[in-house]
Amino acid sequence: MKPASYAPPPAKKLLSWYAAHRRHLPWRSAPGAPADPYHVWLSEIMLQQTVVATVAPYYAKFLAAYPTVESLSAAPVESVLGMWAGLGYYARARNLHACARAVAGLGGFPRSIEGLRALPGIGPYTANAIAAIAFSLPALPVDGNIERVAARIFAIATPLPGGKKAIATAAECFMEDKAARAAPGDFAQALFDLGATICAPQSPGCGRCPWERHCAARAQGIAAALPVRGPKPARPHRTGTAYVLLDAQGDVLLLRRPPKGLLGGMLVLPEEPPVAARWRDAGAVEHVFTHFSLTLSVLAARRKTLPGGALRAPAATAPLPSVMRKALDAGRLALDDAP
DNA sequence: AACCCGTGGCT
DNA sequence: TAGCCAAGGGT
Repeated sequence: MKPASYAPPPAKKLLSWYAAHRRHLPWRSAPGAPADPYHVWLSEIMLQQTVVATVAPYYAKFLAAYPTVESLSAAPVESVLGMWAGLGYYARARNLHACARAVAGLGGFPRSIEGLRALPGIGPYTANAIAAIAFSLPALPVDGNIERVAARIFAIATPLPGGKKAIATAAECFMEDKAARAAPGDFAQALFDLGATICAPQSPGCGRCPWERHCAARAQGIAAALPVRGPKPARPHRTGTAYVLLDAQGDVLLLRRPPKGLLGGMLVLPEEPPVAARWRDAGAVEHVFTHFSLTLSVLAARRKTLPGGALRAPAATAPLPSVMRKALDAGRLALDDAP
């Protein structure tokens, strides 16, 4: 069977819209100015499955602490993980550090998709994004935004995630337009902005879209229903326990998770009593992860000092994953150590 | 290929 | 409110 072929909508219309309506984001260079590969890379890693508003303060913090990829590569991985605490998907932070070391060793970011793709934490999307935005290579980074725009422009109703390949293949035709190849970075970011501000998942603002007259889903009145998603797997529920042991000066006893798996490499509260003590019931905290929900029973106790050699940090400021921050604050509250 | 991996804002 | 979903990658 002959593969479906698609005609690209006019890139020039999208680029004109972008010139007038682009979002001004901290990691973006001024219009016409070259992008800094370090800034592009750092922001792209943080933006994986994470919204702009969440990323912004972390990006500022990282850039202040690590102004260059060399300074990031020279930092202890524990410091990088600590600064990432709360942002989620902690493998990104471990890979960020490993990637910084590789790039520092190479003397800079590779200027090819294949070279970028070989680095830790850089998959097909991110390699294309850095290639297009930082190096003006004619690549299309197909993320959730571009996937949605393409599914609508061409009215592709194949359910995700199975339909990912078909939609991505259709999206590739965007780059057949010479104007898109002439400005790959702007074109990709224009699609991001279109997807975020107009071609939104729930109620798309088709009346404001520069591609309204080129959109098959709009013509059929089905834009809001695309892309189609398959049934979501049920999210199981789990239970667990967290122990909050404080000392007289407000330090809390912590453990470090092994480098792989859930919260890998991060500081966490112990799941077993670290010492014999009169543990007070500090209630329960609820948390929802991607693939399960969790009820964590919190027990708390205070001693004059923590066991010698124990890993510790000030309870008020310890760099913890959000689920552990919730549990620690519940424990502090039960011990009248107000968060 | 299928599964694992966080978090928070929005509706 | 309970689900949806966001600039994905690793294994």
